[in-house]
Amino acid sequence: MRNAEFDKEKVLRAAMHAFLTKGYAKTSMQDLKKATGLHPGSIYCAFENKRGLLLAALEQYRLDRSAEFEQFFSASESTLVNLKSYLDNVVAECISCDNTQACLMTKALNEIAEQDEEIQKVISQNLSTLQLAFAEKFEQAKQEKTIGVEKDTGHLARYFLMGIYGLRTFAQTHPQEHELKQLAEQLYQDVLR
Amino acid sequence: MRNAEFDKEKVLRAAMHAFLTKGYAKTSMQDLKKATGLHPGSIYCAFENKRGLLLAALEQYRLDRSAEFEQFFSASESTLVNLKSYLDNVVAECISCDNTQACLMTKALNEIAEQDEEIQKVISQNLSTLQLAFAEKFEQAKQEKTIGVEKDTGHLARYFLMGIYGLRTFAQTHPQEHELKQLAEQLYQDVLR
DNA sequence: CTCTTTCTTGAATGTGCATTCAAGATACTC
DNA sequence: GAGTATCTTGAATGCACATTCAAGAAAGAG
Repeated sequence: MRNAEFDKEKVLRAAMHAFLTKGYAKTSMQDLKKATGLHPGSIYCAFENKRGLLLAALEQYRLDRSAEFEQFFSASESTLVNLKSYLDNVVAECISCDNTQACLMTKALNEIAEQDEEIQKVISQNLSTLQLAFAEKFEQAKQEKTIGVEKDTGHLARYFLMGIYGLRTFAQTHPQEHELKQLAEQLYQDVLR
Repeated sequence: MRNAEFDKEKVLRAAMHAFLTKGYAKTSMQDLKKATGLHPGSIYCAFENKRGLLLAALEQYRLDRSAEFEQFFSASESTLVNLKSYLDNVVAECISCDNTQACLMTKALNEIAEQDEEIQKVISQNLSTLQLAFAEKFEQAKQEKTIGVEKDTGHLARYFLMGIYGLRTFAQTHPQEHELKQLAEQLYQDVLR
């Protein structure tokens, strides 16, 4: 017997970074070897192939982002304040102009989902889960009486998510702090209204 | 003497379609040959290389979208009504689930801009121009007194564009007519407010 | 009709890549 | 400490691809 030597989480986060920096197609096994420290054979042993590594990286990304989400909403503030913090964090990521802070889901969605049904499905599910999580938070805000009871929390979640997608895309060509903050502020206001 | 036989616009639109369907990296010269009807040699003669073909396709896309934009705003309605028509058209494109109706600018932005400064620049310029065009339309609406004089038309344009980006991304995982129309409707209302 | 110029053709080239695999290394078992 | 099972290594493989190029075709000039 003998156990694998590498730390799967670390490897997957390194792969995430590589894919986020160069995109899936342009990230070669060479790049992945350099990024993860794993030799081709090990990668193929652990993840079947490059596509398998992407799928595993997507799953790790989901876990990480999910934990981050819970972090934001476990703060001792009202749900709406936490929501604003979450949004501000998105803006901060945009301003940093650091590709590795982008969203791997939407990045992969754009590049490959159309060509690969399984990946499309995985990404759709993950984004649906996020949407649902937002809806729950809006439902919570309703109970905290910070938004009206007549609100369609499903719609609010969709609109909020749409705003985040838009913000991230917009920032890719115009990463100006003031403008992005203004956009986020209006998005937040519009969701509350 | 002898003139080139192919119709450059047709070729570029075919290339656009190919790139929109498979993405840049996964579109092989084989695919481009099939799509455009041009043999490799001709493509290299006319556009230098695959990257040159993409740049030319991006330019053609800009021209086509620009003409389409003018179409919408030359309708004999108020500027705001025309703006709503434009937005409804975006939604219709999203609902169609036809990749070739997606935005080549944002698609290319996601896949390659980070790796290629020139392409990044070209796309940024084109999207800035679109943003400016929207700002002008909002300015026009101001003069038509359909939006308040105190509005920051630059901000409105950015918010509207952000919404369109978000809508398009959202539709990639949830192309449901009712939801998209609802999102577009709120976006329109929020811009007017 | 001939010559010249330019365009078209598509097979050939070489490169870069994902993937494989057999030899070597390491840890665990008894 | 010998044996075995599993992991690691990285060079070898073969394929797919972008790009080139020389021969062939067509158009215009004179």
